Amino acid sequence: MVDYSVLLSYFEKLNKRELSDVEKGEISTAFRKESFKKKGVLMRAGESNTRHYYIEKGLLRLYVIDPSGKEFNVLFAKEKQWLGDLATPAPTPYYIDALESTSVFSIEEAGFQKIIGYYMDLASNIRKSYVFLQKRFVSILSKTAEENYEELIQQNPELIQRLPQYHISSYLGVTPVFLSKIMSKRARKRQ
Amino acid sequence: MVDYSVLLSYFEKLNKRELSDVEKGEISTAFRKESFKKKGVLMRAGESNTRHYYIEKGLLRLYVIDPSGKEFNVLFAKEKQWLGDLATPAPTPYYIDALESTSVFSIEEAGFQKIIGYYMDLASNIRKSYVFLQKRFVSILSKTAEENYEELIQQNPELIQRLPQYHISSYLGVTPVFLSKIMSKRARKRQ
DNA sequence: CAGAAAAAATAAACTAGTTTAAGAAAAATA
DNA sequence: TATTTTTCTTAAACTAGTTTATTTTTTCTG
Repeated sequence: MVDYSVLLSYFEKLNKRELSDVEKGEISTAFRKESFKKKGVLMRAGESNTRHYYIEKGLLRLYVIDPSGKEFNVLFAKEKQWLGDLATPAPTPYYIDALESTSVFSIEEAGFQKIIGYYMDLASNIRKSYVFLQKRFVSILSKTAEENYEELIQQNPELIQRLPQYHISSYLGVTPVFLSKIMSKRARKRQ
Repeated sequence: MVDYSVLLSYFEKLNKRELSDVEKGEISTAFRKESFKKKGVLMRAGESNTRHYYIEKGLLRLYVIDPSGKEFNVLFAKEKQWLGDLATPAPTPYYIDALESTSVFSIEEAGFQKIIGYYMDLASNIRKSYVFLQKRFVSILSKTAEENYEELIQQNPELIQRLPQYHISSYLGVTPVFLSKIMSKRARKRQ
């Protein structure tokens, strides 16, 4: 028997009340529970009608691959966060894969829309995502890589522990070599 | 008598049907019509509970100013587009000013939320904005300034006509000097 | 726990983009 | 239309970040 408790309590929290059995039934029908081991692939560029993922446990990254084969990390998402291509059902330019072994609840666009209509607070989540991305955008545009690294350490120290350095560098928009320089400079400064 | 027709027909289009007089009344009560001449300021960093703007006519830009005084354009918005800080009512980090003489319909957060609940398609607009920003983010991250300029020309040739070069350069994340180089190189190539 | 594989550090040469400054062109205004 | 102000161009010296390559360190796997 599949355990939907994490997902259901997420929706109860959204809704600020307990859900009826009917509501619970609807949710667990709309979502599919899936597990991926490290390096498992959830989404590939070119795919259409991709799904939305609510993460129960683990760590995912969403990224693009440019024509020369270079990868650029757009975002990471961990337990209790959503990840997906909001432009679905259009063919996606993104890849998603698992950085740790990860379990998710996934839902297709049609179901997602229905649920957004019903649980209005979920819609405002998209607004929050926008605000977050805009902030990140401004940072990358206006600050040096060193400043952005400092900011990431302040705001998300845990992520740095969980990620290999080359994923962080790609998230910051620099090469692993340059991040390594930043780090050694930083280490020198503070001892 | 203030003319709300552009705003009202926007909502009729959203809703895919005509609005009742009551609905029209609600909308024109919730929105305030304002005009700004070129260089007029609509929003300043530090302000709280900022408003949302639907543009009837003209051109606005949203930008930040870093501690050294440098400006970074985050986005431009023209007639029939929305602009605002979606993080409101929190104190905004953004400035908005008019690049042309501009008339807008503005609404405060509370009214905006109410309207979003009623005109659901407006909520999906936020989703579209997110998708747009994410695309732009990936471009800035993964492409050279030259490629980004090329892309802007393809996708928004009109904007280039309406904007001084130094605003475009800031939007692309480079200095005016460098954009000028890109342009002269481009001009040389194609004659 | 040995060997292989993956990740990180370091160095050196390079390049995309910045800075400062001065002159030319274009646009606004009297 | 002459004058002032704003915008754009060009040049030259500079720097933040890249590239390629080699070595060291850490992590994974049989």
